[in-house]
Amino acid sequence: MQVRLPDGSERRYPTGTTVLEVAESIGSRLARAALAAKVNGQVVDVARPLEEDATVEILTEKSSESLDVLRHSAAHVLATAVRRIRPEARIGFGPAIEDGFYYDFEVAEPFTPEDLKRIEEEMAKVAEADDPFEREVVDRARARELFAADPLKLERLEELGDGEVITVYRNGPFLDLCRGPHVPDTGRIKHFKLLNTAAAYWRGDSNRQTLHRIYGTAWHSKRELEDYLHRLEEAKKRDHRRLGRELDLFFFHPTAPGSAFWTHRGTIIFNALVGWMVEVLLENGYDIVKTPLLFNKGLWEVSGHWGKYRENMFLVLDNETGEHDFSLKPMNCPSHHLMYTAKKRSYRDLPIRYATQDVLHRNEVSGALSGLTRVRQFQQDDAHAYLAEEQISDEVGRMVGLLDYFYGVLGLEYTTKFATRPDVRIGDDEMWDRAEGALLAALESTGLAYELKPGDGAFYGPKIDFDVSDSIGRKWQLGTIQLDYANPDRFDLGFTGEDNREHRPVIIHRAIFGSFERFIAILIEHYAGAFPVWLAPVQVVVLPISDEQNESARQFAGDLAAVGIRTEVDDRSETLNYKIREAETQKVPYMAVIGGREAEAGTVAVRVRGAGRKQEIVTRQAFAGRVREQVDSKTLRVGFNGPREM
RNA sequence: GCCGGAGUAGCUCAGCUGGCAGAGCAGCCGCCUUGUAAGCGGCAGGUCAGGGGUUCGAGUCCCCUCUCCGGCUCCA
Repeated sequence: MQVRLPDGSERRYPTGTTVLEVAESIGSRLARAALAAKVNGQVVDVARPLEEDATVEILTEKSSESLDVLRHSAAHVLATAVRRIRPEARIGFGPAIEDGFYYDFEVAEPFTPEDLKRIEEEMAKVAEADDPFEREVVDRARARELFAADPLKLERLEELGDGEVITVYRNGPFLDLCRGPHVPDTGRIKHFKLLNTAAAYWRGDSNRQTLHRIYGTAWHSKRELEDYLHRLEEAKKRDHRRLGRELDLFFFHPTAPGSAFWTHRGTIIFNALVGWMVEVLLENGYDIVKTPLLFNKGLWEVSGHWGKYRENMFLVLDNETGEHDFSLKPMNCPSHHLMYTAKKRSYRDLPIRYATQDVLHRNEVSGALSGLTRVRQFQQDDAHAYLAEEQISDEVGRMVGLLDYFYGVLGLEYTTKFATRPDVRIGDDEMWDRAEGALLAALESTGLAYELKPGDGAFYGPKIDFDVSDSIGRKWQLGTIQLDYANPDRFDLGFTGEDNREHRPVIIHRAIFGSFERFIAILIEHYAGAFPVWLAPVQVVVLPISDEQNESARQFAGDLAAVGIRTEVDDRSETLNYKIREAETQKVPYMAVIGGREAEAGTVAVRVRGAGRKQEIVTRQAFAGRVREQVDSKTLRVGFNGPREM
């Protein structure tokens, strides 16, 4: 049989030659490094015999696919170790996931941190044993026998269709119903760590039994493992909940679960973002509007929320009727639609664009709440454009430009996804053809690369989603542009066309930040609390070296405040070192030091956040001018001369 | 909502098998007058999340509630 290799060369082997033997024939080093292989595009074990002509790629540490294989094998090693310590544990699923793996166990007693340590030690022994992972094809009857004591595996087994090949994998004492593939032997699992335990429902179904999940991570090298653990540490340090407290930006109180208290400093950031957005939207033809927070059920009946979404709404008692007929709004769309219908609209008015930062409430289940990223009260940067169908492409192009501008100023990179018609949907195919065509044309005209997500659109129309990456590589879905053909009907929206006839507009829902709360959480973590000057709650702290300079310092601070620079004076009777340490930990962009010499000369010694001992003596006026300029231009970098670390 | 873990001073955390509630930092008061990441000394600060129970005695053991954390589910 013929084997084609990635370099294009072809070799002949007898039928039944294994991938490993192919690797050996190329080089012993390759054979030793082989973790898995890709045969005709499918990832398989290296021990797999080749039955016919094939394209073969040997997967070593260098390929990303081999990492998934390694991690899945690590999950088996984990299960092997758990079985040694808790022989009665029944096994669920144990897949590779992003950055690691997990395995679910049905056990009477949950795992403790001490258990985790022991299990980890046991895993090292399993790895040391260097048992091969052996694949075996079995028939259903044999599989039932093998897993007679593992009801979860039996359940999975019964789901496999008759045509499917049933495989089991064995490593030493451990046997698992598993499709594979695996690395050649347990000895390949060298660099791993168990991270935490958590409960999980069997099959993700809250009506089924609770399993206990162990999460771990595994890598090809010690270096990669350490880097990953370091990244976790870094993420912890950047955690917005921690920085929110340390930088005094916001807090939560048990009396208002899921709703943040914004302190003065946090509110400055919040308002700066809102103000910036309003300013830019006004320049871009949006109407900035406010609508009521509380509505009676009439609105929700029209919008359809009363039927499907009521559980998630905060209902309010009407004293006159004694009924909970009112609700805090969970979204802005319906009230914007009402605003649209409040007047007769002409084609000349379109597009009409409403933007709102109103407060919304959603009654999230208590277990879902988490810091600022999952809250019950929040403000979306919500906008709806009402337009004629032929305007879609142009309008979407503008919106994409707007998103690009906002993310760009903040230094956020993003990728886009184009989601098309789902199986369950409204409207006929012709409508979807037009909608998807217009949206795609707009997206393509921007020149952005995008990922196609067939079937991922909303039931009422296709959409474009924006995933933003933060400075430590995590992705967040933020922006969205969604076409909506359902609500114009529901709310009976119309406009008079050039032909003097009534037409239906199309709605585009659009958000850039998502919610301000969640977005600020992302920004805090992205900047690690070190905000660009224009967003920093305190932009300059003036530090007199001794009490002698307090007067001079206060005067300077007053001058800065007069040109709109947020300034504080630290005139406590402390050493300069003390004051600098505090300003650095508070991430204040500029420290303006005033000692005897500066007071005398009317200058200031500027220390830049994070730049260490370097200082620059400048005139006070020049300093004010430069800071002002950085605020106005929303400069990301702090410091004045040349490239310098933030 | 469900499963598991946690809640001790403003913050970070000690407090063993039940026996008088502690430290560092922050705060306040004093001294020091300070030149680029913590000067020195003192003082004050607690319904041990809340409620109930067991016990001669509960921060510690049991039950209920609240909140937070990690997941599941859901989602902006």
